[in-house]
Amino acid sequence: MRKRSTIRDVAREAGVSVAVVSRVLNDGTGPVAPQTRARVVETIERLGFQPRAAARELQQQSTTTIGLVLADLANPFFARLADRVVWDARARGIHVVLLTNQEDPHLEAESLETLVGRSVGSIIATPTGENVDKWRRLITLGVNIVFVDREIDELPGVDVVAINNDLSAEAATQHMLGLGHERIAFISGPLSTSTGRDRVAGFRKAMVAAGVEVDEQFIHAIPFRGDSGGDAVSALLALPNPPTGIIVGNTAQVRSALRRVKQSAIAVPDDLSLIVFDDNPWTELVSPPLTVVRQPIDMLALHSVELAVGRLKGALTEPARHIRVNADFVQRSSTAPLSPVTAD
Amino acid sequence: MRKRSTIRDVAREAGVSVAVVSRVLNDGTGPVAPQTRARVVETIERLGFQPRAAARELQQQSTTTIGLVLADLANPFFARLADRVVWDARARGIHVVLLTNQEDPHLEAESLETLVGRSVGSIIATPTGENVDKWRRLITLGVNIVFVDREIDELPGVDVVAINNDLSAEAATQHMLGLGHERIAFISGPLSTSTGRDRVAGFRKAMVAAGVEVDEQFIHAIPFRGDSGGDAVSALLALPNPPTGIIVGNTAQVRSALRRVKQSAIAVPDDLSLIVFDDNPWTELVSPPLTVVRQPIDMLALHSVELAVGRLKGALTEPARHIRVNADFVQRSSTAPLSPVTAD
DNA sequence: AGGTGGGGTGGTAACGGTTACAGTTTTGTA
DNA sequence: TACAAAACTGTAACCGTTACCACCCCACCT
Repeated sequence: MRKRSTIRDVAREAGVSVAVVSRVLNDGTGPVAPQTRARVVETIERLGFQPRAAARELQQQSTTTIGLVLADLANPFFARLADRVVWDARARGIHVVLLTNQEDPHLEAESLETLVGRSVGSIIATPTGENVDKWRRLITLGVNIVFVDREIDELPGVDVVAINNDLSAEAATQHMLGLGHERIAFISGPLSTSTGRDRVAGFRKAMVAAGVEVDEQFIHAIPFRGDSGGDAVSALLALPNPPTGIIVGNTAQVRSALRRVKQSAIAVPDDLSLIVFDDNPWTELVSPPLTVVRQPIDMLALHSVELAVGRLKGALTEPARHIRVNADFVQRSSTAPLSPVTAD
Repeated sequence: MRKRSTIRDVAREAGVSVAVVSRVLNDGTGPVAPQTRARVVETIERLGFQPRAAARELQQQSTTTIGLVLADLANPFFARLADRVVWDARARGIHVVLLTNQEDPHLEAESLETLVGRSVGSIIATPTGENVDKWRRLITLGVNIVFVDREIDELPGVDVVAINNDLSAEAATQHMLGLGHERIAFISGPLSTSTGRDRVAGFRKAMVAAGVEVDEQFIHAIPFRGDSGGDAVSALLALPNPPTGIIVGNTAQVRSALRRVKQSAIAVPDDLSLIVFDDNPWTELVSPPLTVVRQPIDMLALHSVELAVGRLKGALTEPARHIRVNADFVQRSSTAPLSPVTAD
């Protein structure tokens, strides 16, 4: 509990000036005699001196911290994303302040306020879709924003890293169509999010291209939180002419939806084909193993950190970039050709 | 990209001194006339002024940041723990700097170094078990340490929040024994971690109490990373006289172990009963739904944050506390009475 | 009327590290 | 030996905020 030693303590102990210690600390900022350097290093070690980030930050206006604002770490997708972001950031000597918005715009706004106070140089976030003015204010303050997974269209000057949501949904739909399904349902996230909109658009596009009419009752845009996935499934299965295939494009609701399917008497894939976004540790462990759209989380994280840190360090000055990575379609056993019986 | 406004800008604009602005900012630190306060607040709003945490931190030696050093966010247990910690911390106005040690002592040491630099007031961590000297140094520096989930025995002065690992393992083993199993295998984490040691101890205790001999071949203490869970399962099943029940006490290896069981021809629970640590979103979705030891993650997070923040704010001065919470035993369908056939 | 107390406000020295600039020593060469 | 250049060191101001103390003014009391 003793007082922490400062750079001045080190200087005194080592019998040099603070300038020398500083130069030892920040290698390359000035000449230091090898012998002196050794003595200083030894003293630093002995005193357990550690420069205080706050003081450094205050002086040189820059920071080695980025903010990460994700929806919800209980969702494995975001958890793994966070894992990779923290990892990639560390490799670049950057710390990550983590905040979650729990899909709540109010909490999101609060998070942004606190991040301004922490004067982070960059923020990587999955925006709720609201708070456009708050984001805009951050931009004018010179904070670099990287949206990952989702985006906000009205916001220029923001880097975006995401998968091709429309193409992914289209591919999943085409796979269903290719198996002979025509009564296909799509469960997406809220249409206030870009992922929700884009995936539904991709779904429609594939259906139209195949000349299959879209039953509007088959499209459910539901919240990320709560048990809405299960409710959507129940609603779909209760229909007089229920779908023979369901695509769950709402990552957070996959579990809820799947649980409800299992509770029903419907057999997968015999009576119902299922495709879900996104690949989880457990999608191949359930019965049957799920056909999924797998997001390349490593790539999403890597690009996000590269943009965030690149702009932080001033290495990147070009206008905002939109990076699209392709998702993989992984076929397992939850999809099957339309059975003659169900095909009526 | 314009210059950020400082407290002096606000003071000048509002026609008051910086001291007054500071008092408005930190309510309760001194008298301010209502009218003046209103003018200052308005100016702050208009200028979009946000006090810089770095300057504040430098001045008052204290900080509103805690460090969270978890093993690995790809593990749902830690991910959900992080989610709750971030949530509970926010409710107390505290930010969380997240770092992962990936079960690597070297990375852990590095994390601790950087946290000293960020002068966090408290650290919540799942220690690898190494770096005892580093932890000790942090303690002498006055940093409050809270170990969650695991602990290090040699380290006094550290708060610990964990489940009763020995009792949990004992209960799980008793359940197996109660079903008639005697050839029970236990897969734990490394014995360098307290969780590994305690769970194995609980297992042994239950076995001894039941008068059943422990086959040392049936105990596998394996690393958290890699595919060692699967390998342990394979090794167990390849034994001339394989176990009829397996308890997986290594949270990180549950998936790997389960996948290997599914790949084999062994039927669960008919030919093999299975209990795993810990409850996941997916444990009830696999076939059969898994019997699990469920850790009360909310409680672990809440107590950890309470200790970390309490000591940070000086509200808590009593000696280090060891908080034990009880885990729930959740019986599902992966355990069954020993079948007469297998019982030989 | 002259104190007195306290609400309201202003000035300023820290906090700890960086850095420009000035100062000092060492080295090299004629 | 002298002198210049190179190599190194010391000092002090600065970053933005808060804590502390000094000050003013006015209401209230005696």
